[in-house]
Amino acid sequence: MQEESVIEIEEVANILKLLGDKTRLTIVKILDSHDCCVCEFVEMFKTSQPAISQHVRKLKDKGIVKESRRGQWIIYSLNKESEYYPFLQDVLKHLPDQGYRLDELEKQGLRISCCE
Amino acid sequence: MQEESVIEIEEVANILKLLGDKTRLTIVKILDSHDCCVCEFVEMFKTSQPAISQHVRKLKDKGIVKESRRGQWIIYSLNKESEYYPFLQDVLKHLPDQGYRLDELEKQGLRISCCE
DNA sequence: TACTTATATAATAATACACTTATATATCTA
DNA sequence: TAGATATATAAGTGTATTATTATATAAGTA
Repeated sequence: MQEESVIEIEEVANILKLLGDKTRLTIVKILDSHDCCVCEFVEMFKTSQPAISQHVRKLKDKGIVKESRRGQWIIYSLNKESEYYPFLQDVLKHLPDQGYRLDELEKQGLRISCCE
Repeated sequence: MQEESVIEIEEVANILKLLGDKTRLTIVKILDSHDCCVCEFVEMFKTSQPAISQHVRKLKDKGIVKESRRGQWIIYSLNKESEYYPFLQDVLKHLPDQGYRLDELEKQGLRISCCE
């Protein structure tokens, strides 16, 4: 009796490797409830902009996230059409909510115009 | 509304990194339905014995698998008492059954005395 | 006890990864 | 159009990871 979403084992390994990084995993968990732009992640993780760009690119290359431009900003969101989306949900449900990170940004006035 | 099994995000990242390797992921999937010894994995993966030993050691270090000695053999099995076990199940259910690997061993007469 | 089988550990080498710095591109604004 | 802001890409570097070879340990067997 198989689950609705069965993926080739090597592909799952690749997805897990991708998610097996604290920064990327947290990005994905956040995107599961709010779309965000790169500048917000840079603030949250206190890391460099290129580092974040490289992380989201890897996620985009696998089709896990998608981007859409809004003016200067590029808004990232989860790609709900991804074949991996059901799998992803089964992983993310085990993670504590990361909403506090956005709340902190808000408090610092850093949740700026780019995303509402 | 949270799932019964919520794990600290950094720990999940570490577990995912651990599972983000084709060999280890397949080992875990197989152990989900049958206990196995190292020699069987060596045959299945056509790799060296030390390579397999090092993989299972990593899984053991995280408490995902446990071992029990039976004569010369060390039988590995999933540790159902692990705090990660429910999480693991949610990952494994997306993987295709690996029973054919054991069937192949059987056919080759390599599923020897160590495990029944 | 000597030999064999099963497994673990250590050292090493090749590769992959994630970060940094520097630079390029794209959009917005004065 | 010039400058500012947001993001991407490229190159380089240090670290982590995985496999290999060699050796150690532990149990079974003649």
